[in-house]
Amino acid sequence: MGKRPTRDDVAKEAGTSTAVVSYVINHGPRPVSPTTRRRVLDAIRKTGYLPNGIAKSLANGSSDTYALLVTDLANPFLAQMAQSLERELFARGKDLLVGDSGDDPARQLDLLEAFQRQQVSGLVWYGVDQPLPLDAIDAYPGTVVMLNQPAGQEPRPSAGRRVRLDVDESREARMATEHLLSHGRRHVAIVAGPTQRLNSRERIHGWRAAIDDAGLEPGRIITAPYTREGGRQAAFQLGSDVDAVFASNEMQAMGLLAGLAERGMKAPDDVAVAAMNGTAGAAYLVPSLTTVQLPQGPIARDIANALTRNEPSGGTGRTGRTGEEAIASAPRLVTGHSCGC
Amino acid sequence: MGKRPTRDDVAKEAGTSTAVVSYVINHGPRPVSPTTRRRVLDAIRKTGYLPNGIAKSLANGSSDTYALLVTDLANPFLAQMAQSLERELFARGKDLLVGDSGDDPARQLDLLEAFQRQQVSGLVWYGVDQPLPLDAIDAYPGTVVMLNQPAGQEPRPSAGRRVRLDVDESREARMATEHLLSHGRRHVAIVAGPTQRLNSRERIHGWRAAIDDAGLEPGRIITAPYTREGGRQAAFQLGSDVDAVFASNEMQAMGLLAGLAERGMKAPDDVAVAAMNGTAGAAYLVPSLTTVQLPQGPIARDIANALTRNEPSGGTGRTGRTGEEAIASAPRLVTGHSCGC
DNA sequence: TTGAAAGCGCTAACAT
DNA sequence: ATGTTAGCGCTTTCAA
Repeated sequence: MGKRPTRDDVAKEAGTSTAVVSYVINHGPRPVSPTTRRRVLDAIRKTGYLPNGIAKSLANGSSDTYALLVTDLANPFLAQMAQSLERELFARGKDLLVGDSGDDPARQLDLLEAFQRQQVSGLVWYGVDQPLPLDAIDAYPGTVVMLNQPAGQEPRPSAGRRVRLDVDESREARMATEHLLSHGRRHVAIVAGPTQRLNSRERIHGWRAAIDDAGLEPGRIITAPYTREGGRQAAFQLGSDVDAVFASNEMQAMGLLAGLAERGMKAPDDVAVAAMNGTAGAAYLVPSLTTVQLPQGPIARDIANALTRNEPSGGTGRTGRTGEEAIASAPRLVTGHSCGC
Repeated sequence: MGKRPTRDDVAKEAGTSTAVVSYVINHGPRPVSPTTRRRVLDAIRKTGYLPNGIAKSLANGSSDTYALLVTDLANPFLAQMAQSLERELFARGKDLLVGDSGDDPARQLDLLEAFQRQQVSGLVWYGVDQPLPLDAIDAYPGTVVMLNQPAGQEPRPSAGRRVRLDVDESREARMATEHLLSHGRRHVAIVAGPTQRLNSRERIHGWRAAIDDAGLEPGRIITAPYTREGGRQAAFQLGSDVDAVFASNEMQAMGLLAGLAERGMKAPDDVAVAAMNGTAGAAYLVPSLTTVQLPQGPIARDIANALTRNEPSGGTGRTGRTGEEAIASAPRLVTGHSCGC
């Protein structure tokens, strides 16, 4: 980093004190006469001065930087979240740091520590696994928005503000499954995530509830990683009686479609398919994939607002008894051809 | 950010000076006796001290933060790059900031400024358009790794180190096209990007060269945005004589396959398809997509090395006459079924 | 309305 | 081997 002009250079150039330069730049906290303001502004332009955000953060005791910590930055669902979040934060003059835990708990912990060192003011967290490492969350200072924290947890004392994205995994799975049933399908299997994961179990629960409500027998539960290859492998475990499959995420669904094609099975004719946590890309698969999607734009906006809103309580060890903050997310069904529509 | 323990607290706890604490933490620059070291380490553990990276950066005059500035974080190719880069930087104890220009030049400029304010030590840049805004690049202090800077540019004086990812767009397009021809296809069209873009023209050039070399007539050039929808629309502009299509990027190819399916055209039977800048997802399209891919892992490693390598020259206005730094990228053909393989 | 100066937490040159 | 202290660039209180 070369020698860049500092606030001192600007002050000198403008013939004022350094404090005044601050007042001008920050529009406060003290007023500055129009004349002086002009001189400062000119000096800034002349010197090509750019404030040093690092120094500012140190003096302020808080940074303009936030972080997104997820399990897989290349997962379309998460990549889209990164994109939306960056947009919103940038619009608010904030920066976004990213971390990819790669589903590794140790790595996740290291990233948390790294973010703390960098004094990030807030963290958006899609945790490695359910149940989440609550101790680490509790100890984390600053605001934490949890993307995959299950509802109905006991409020626990935490070192900072906690906000939960209110996702109902079970309901989303149910919506997708019900749609498959509405097409007259009777044997709906599920490609589930690893069963030790809570979100996986919740999705299974929703799938099952839809089938129970219809008075039908549940189809096979095929467990697979939340990956494309996991979905592909699952396709080869499908019995010939199955006429529909609910996939627990879009990547699995994508692999499933690929696997079905390999087996020479037609979707939706032989097997109808629907998934949850879909993205914009679902519409361009062959056949176009029916998914339940979350309104990422609004969600990202709410998250950014929550992050940058002045912390209501800065203290330590506060219990979130004040009606636990949550961000709403209204899932909607986006139909393609994979379901038979 | 709550009141966290500082180096002073640690020093007090350990009964030493603050300098010694620094020496221990940084393994230098002065030696510390084993006894004292232990006491400091214990004090650190006891207080739960975590160094303040912001303060460290200020004192050092350089940060451990780097930035990735791209046109579309949700583009699989770029998302994969973000992931790989984050991995490599994290392994080196560095942080990664992301910026999404959304193909907007003004936004790109704003992001550049924001990164400068944050004192990022290096920037990885996939620029909005060709030709790149060279003035902004030249003025950028610190190391800049350019992901889509064409080769053979005049060396220009710049404010920091400049590294170019050595991609030969033309060659990659040619590789994909030649592969289509090797399957006996004779009428190869191209879905090209916007023609005002240099990279688009280079890809057209490579496609054309392959066809010329084979002594054939070039097929239709269909211009479309670098998006899935662009590719889909292109499918509807294909004449019945076309027996193969080269798509200029993976998103276009994905849309193209979708569009072909909509039209009832079979790939690869009716039309063979191949693309460049493919990702791991290509293998799971239907049919699996043949692409030319760049070795993202090694590339990310080289970029991280370039970024974190001590700057050979910190000065201002240095011309890169010293054999312009470049990072190699060896494209390889990854075959799927879309080409007829 | 403006200026002087005390920090913010850390590094490292300079003393001891 | 360890301690003292002057910055790094900025914010903001306190004086003027």
